[in-house]
Amino acid sequence: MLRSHTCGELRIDHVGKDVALAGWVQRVRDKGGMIWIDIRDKYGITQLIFEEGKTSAEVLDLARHAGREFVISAKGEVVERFSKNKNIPTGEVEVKVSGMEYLNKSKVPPFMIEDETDGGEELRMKYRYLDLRRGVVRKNLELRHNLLQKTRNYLNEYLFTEVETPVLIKSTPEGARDFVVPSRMNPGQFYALPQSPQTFKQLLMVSGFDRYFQVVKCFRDEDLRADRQPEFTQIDCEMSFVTRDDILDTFEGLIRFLYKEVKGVDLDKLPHMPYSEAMNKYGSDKPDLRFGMEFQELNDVTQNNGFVVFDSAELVVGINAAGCADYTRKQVDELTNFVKRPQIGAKGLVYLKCNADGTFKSSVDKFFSEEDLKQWAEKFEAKPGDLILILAGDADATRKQLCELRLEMGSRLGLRDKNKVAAAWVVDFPLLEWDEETKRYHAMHHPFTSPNPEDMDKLNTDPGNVRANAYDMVINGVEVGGGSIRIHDRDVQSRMFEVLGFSKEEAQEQFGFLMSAFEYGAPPHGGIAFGFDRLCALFGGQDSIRDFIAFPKNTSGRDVMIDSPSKLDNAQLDELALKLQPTIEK
RNA sequence: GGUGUGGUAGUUCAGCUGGUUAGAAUGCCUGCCUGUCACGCAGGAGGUCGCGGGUUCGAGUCCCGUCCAUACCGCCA
Repeated sequence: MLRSHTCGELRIDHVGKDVALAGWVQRVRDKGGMIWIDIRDKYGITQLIFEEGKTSAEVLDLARHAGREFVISAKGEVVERFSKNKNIPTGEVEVKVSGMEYLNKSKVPPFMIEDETDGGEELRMKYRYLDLRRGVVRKNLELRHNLLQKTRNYLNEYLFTEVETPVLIKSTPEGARDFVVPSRMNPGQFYALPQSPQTFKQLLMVSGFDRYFQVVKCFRDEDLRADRQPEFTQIDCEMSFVTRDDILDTFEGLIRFLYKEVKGVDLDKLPHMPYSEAMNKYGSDKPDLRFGMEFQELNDVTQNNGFVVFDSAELVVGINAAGCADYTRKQVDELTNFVKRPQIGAKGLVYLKCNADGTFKSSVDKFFSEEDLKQWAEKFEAKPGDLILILAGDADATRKQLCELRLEMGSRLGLRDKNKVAAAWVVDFPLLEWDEETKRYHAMHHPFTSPNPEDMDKLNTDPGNVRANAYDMVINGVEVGGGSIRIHDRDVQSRMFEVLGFSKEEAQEQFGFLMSAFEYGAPPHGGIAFGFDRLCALFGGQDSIRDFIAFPKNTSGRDVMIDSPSKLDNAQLDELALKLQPTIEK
């Protein structure tokens, strides 16, 4: 028997028992006549004791030379400790070892296997199997497991059927770049890995499955971020015979269930915020609603005063950073530099300090009277002590810039508390987005999203102003899921492809199967997909999804542990009928 | 594709306006130590300062290029 107990379970009432433990050597403390070894497994740490004169010389020698991360098994009697350690659950006892063996030796690990490791990101990823021995990382994956089980329970309860859809599918030009897989049996032809199982789940609705879900890997060949991996997991769902609100209720229920079960938090009813409101008040379609600091538009009180920056601007808009009027010149300069960074791209920042004595001080005093400034402050209902920050310029760009500034101020003021939850539905997205580069409309969500029925007639006359029957769930400024009511009518779908600039032939070639299916009694349907990695990171209170994925890729899309992607040899290339460009080294 | 930050001992980092033999902590090795628990004490080993070029009497330090990592922008229906 290698072990009778885990390294986390021995307590004072085990005293006197003969036990066998197995695990990894966390630390050896060799005090000469006495040696302690902390033995670790996923359940905890237990102290082993070896004593000169009482332990055999052979076992003492093994103990003395055990290195970090050696795998050992030890047997002996559980004894009450002479000096106890209140900091660990097993701290009242130790095992007086009578026999021990190395099950496996270990090289000296390149970093400390502890919660607060000294290992840098790159090293941790190269030795991810060691990194995963650390409790903090393992707990993230256990949280993921827990969320997944609860999600399955909920959806199963609501009669969703889990169906697997193919991974080798067909490349389409819409949306993200596809990862492609060459077909040996069909030389010169390629599969694509799915960006999402979108069309398949719609076909399942046509097939009458009524409610479908899948925990599914999706693939997008785009640049990575802390919250974006080339392969990621979605909770993909679809329902038949539902309205938008049926879907919102069902999945608001799921999220509420998860928060209750996993975090013990009761979520408030999620507000429904129109896209236009989100953009106007927060400059973002995924606003962080843990704090207010809403935008106020100031065109009417700032323009036609001879200040050319405001007069020439399409939009003058600001936020009120409550209680920040005492910001120093240096702090305001920092904010100015923040918005002028190329990533944000504002030309400058105008401030208005509402002084404690009721006077005002702004960076544009020479253009505006005290009375003018007072009007601005009234717009924000600002109190003495508040600091108003104003940006001006092209409307869309300025909102985006102010959004960044708002988030920065939120962070500086500690308003983005990890323990707070502010969730909302953002609804009524535009159906289409004009793309200057290609001079055509793109689907903002995807081409299968149904227009808002009220706007259906505008699809021909004013496509840019058609609202979509689409929705995103936003929690703490993170887009955790999104979906839509789909088009289920062949003619509407066909019209949609036209608006998107597809020829009849292209639409037929790429999505003929879907439109054909719509001719055989497609029910009204809609659905949603949650970004499961992001949801896990959100529950775990972290911004990066990487530590919620067992084996993630770095920002260049590489797995540095297995060293992929990698080259193919010529025989393999030949078999796939592939030839590399001459500039690429073999 | 772009912008910023970083790359120095096994690891995490310091190293100023260029100047003798590149440091600290930790880890590792050796010795001592019978109640430690981040044990302690003494000693020791350990460096292509990412790579290439340039400026200079002299470069870890300045300049150019390049590679890698990372955050963000573009991109991500």
